[in-house]
Amino acid sequence: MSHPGILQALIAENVVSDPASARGRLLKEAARLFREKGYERTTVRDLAAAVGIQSGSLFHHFRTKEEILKAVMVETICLNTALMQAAVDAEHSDRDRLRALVRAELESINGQTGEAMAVLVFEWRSLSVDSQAEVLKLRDIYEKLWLDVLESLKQSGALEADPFVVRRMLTGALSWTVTWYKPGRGGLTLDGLTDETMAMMALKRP
Amino acid sequence: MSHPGILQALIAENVVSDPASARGRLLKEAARLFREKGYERTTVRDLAAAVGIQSGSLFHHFRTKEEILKAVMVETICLNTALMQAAVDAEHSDRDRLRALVRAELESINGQTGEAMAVLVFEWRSLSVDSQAEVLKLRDIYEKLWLDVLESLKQSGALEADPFVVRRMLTGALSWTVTWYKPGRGGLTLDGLTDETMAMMALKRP
DNA sequence: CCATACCAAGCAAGCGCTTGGTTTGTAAAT
DNA sequence: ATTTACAAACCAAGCGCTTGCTTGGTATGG
Repeated sequence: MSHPGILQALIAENVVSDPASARGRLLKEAARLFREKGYERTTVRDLAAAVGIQSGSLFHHFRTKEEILKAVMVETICLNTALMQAAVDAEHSDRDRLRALVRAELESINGQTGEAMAVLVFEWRSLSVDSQAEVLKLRDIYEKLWLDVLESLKQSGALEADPFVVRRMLTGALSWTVTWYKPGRGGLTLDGLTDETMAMMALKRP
Repeated sequence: MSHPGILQALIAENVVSDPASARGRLLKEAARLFREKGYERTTVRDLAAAVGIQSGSLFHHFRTKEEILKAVMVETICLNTALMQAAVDAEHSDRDRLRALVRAELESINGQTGEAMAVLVFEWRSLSVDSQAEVLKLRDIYEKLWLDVLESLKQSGALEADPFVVRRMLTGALSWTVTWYKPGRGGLTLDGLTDETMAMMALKRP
């Protein structure tokens, strides 16, 4: 993990559930199952069995099944926004900031929180329209981090393409790694993958 | 459409269903619904209502609901392999072949067959393991078209990154356009999008 | 003493799919 | 030209099962 301190801080603020708590363990298992089988194919009985309780007991922690999906998404996006912010703040040039963002997103997708990130991307439609709107607001904060860096690169002439389009392309390319990238396979590390991504974007030297 | 003749030929060979036939119309509506609501959320009653028959009558055309999903995927991949092959064959340099592939895939995703293409990408998990293996074989043919061109570019020195990785990144980036790209919005055409994609890949001039 | 966390049982609704019978299109037989 | 034959396409009804969720009651810890 990159920043265990950030996770601890968010747990303390009650933004993210403690993985040791009943709620935290359930969300973790839910993310795993939702990614593995999809939200619809995962039954409340599956979820309950994964944490060793009866299916009815779930509804003391969450009012509906959809609320579980929403909680997975909200907590994931909050955690990752904090991680991205830290990644950006640690760098001093826009080029390095972009690299840090790419690297951090690859780590989110293919690391510990990968299951939850995949849920965020691939189970979007299963959220009610109301919940979608709610999560969308959080995602805008997340996306602004990217756009600020990309627009700055554009302004300095390092980037030719449209920042908005580039970010969308990156979203697709990076998210998709979850379907094929396995650490250690083919000798490709996350750093290597980051390098390939940056190389593909062909920033101009100032 | 780029090549109406190709579609006609495939219909004549019974590789793809005539959109005018009962089966063809059902598959078209199925693709629309599967994309809109997801496979699991789409009921056989939804499918039947979309073509104006009773739900039970569906099972005179397909043995199971999953067979419908599989048919959508198989026909889509067959049609698109033919379209891609034609796109490649029409060009005379590897750089132009790559551009033609990017352009053709963007057209598949965002054009007439876009709904079916989106199903192919986002409903993969809903296929049984057996069906997955079957469709995977067809997809390998499709992917070989890309890899041949990319490997040729690599050998000539025009491409620095790993062809396999580049193709995976492109798959993600191009597929993802289905979630945000709307023709005419922001003045961005499919050609413009193709240009941005090619620019992002930064091929070296020989 | 009481709130929190849980269980055992089950309900109403919706699901994929089956069944038995009717309509429809087509083409040979009269 | 009309009848007969027959398969394909479809309908009306519903079966058996699974689903998300509810209910009433019981442990447990502070």
